Amino acid sequence: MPELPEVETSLRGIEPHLRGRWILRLVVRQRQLRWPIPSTVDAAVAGRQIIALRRRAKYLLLELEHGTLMLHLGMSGSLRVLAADCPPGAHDHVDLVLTDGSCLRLRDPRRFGSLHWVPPPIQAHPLLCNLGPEPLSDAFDGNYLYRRARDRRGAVKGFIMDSHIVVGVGNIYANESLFLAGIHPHRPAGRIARARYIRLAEHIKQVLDAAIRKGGTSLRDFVREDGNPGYFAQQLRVYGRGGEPCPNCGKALRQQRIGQRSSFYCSDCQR
DNA sequence: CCGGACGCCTGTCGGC
DNA sequence: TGCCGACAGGCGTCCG
Repeated sequence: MPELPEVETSLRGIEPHLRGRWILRLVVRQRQLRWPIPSTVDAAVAGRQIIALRRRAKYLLLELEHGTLMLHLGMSGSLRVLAADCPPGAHDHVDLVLTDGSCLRLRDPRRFGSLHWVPPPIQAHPLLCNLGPEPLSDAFDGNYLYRRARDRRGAVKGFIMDSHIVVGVGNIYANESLFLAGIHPHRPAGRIARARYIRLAEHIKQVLDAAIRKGGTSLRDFVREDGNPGYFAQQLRVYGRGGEPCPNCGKALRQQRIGQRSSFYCSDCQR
């Protein structure tokens, strides 16, 4: 599930419940996630205060005084803030129990999520140190994309989904932004004009921002910290709409796999 | 370095 | 109704 807007929604939802609070203990029911959770994490966080919460790419960062708890939601992860005595379900793998009687609970049916304890400096962590810019930052724009696309022959869709190029753009928002920019997802990244990349970068920013304002996209698993879904699914123009009419021209939308992922596009409006 | 394929894991859905 | 394969929002790793 979670692309940048869903992770950002989770961050904004949990932040008021966690910032400044003290951790009683970490309860891990399932250690086998994307990477096994080392048991050393439990002792590292117990009794510590949560100073601040941040997001980098699709990672949620809970900053303590002496290091960072780094959390990824994978494909099916979601976070809720609940009373610590609320009975856990089958896929509720981790509770971060606070001293006020509440807990942050990670649910992740597919177990592609992860939890790391990272001593400072956080940016030196191997999973973070080679990432591209944040799409909503000033460091990301059409000129940057154009420059990075030189000599790249792979499809533009894979290019904008590559976290070394830009972070946070997953399959849903890649499809949506390419449609909005009128670019065919299969076009080689190196064969797109600068002006079209400027348009694409603007649409990536706009669609991510719009999705954040709607609380993200809920297709299956994703819920916000209070258990409610996000409402951006209703605004999706092409994702999941193979065979339906193009919102621009009415021609049936195509569905095709590009790089192992389903792609949706209009073969007339996207070139 | 680049690009494509694979695998991690569970749940759901469509077809037979 | 049951079984089986395909597919699902991510991403590190391996291989050519």
